[in-house]
Amino acid sequence: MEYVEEGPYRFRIARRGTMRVPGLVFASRQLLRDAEKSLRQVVDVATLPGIVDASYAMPDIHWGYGFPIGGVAATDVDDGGVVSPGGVGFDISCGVRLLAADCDRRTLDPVLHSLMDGLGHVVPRGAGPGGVWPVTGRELERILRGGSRYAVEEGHGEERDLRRCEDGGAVSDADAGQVDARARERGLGQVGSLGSGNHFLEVQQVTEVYDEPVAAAFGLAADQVCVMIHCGSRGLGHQICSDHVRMMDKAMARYGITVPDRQLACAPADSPEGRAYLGAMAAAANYGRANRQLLAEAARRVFRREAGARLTLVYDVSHNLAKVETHAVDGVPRRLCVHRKGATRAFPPGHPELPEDLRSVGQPVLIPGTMGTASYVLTGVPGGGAFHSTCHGAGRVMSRHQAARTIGGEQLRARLEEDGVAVRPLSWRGLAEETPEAYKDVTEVVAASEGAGLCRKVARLVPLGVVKG
DNA sequence: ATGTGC
Repeated sequence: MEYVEEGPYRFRIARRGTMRVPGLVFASRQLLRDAEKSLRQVVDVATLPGIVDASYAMPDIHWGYGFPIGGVAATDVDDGGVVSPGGVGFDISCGVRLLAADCDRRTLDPVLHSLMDGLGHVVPRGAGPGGVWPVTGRELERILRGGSRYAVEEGHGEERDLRRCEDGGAVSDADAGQVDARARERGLGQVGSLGSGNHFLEVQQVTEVYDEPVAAAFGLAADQVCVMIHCGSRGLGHQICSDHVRMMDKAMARYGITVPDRQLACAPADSPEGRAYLGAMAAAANYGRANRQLLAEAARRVFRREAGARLTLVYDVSHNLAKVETHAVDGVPRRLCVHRKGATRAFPPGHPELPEDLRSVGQPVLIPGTMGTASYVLTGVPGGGAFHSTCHGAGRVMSRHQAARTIGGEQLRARLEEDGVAVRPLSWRGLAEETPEAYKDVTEVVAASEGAGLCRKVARLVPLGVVKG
């Protein structure tokens, strides 16, 4: 793929052929090694009807279903712009929640192992069914509409939690009626579960603070213990994505839309198919949020019991979502359907949607790294490109199969324990697939994101204990 | 990511 370096950490793929906009990739040359397949996807996305500005990619770009993971694309809703399930991904509303404990690492040390045992015991995880508790159809309905708000209303959390959640914990335009029987069936038995793959619950320690005042506003300080939860909407979101890809694949011809890859199946955002997907997607987003709220409550109970510590929510933000947002295009405000797939919203200071206590510092951006390295907390910056978006994680470089061939799960656990990371895996195979070597260097990804002017570093966290599917 | 692969 041909591209030109037009600024620091900024590469442009010129518009040509059926591309409606150029490609704009924020990365370093090093991060773009072996990115040929995903850059092809950046070009494919640039052909979508109604796309504005550019087909963007974040520094953690890698190959995904149709759209690259690490891709951001916005379409003009009032000018035939499309919505595409592939632009969100199978794990709708996959995201991260960070909680800060009122203790530091030294206080936790003597109880770390019993704490990890406790967390390992209460966190449902792995493929297939299994949640914190089974819910009825009526409760599921409320989860799909209410997200984290439902959980808090039921006593699983505090009102303050909702102020520290993207959208106050619930996407308002959820249409539970668009979530069909099969998706509901899968969702019923997985409420409050972690899942598998790269999802995790980690106990972490803040090792570095890059910006004291912002960290303080977020509730973070050096040496502080934190809990990071990374999970999504499980089988429910997966079912919704599959169903709507199929429906849009059939509907495209009727709208006269052709795409270079069937996996880019889409429909006008303002069409029956587009609205149906957006409504179902928002319901799945609420499911993912309720999921993280319930897991946070489980962690709170264990922390209280084992360490006498309290967990305060720093923030909860998704990195797989499409949202209708208003942004200026060529100086004119437009309603855009912003697809972020493996990309995190990063509102700058002063943004009206931020809660009052974060208004002056910007939105916390939560970047999960790998079990053996680090995770980061960033913040949005003024003038951040790509519709206020930044990276979402380290980004895979090895396939799951390849990763599992380089190391055994038991061997990896021994290595991590030696490095002071307590591990509570469900399966050895699952653990091996997530070996840190399978990922890009998250520090490099974060440096590129900051260097490209998408965000600013606030704190670095390292794992003390990992609960995995 | 996923009751993991048409």
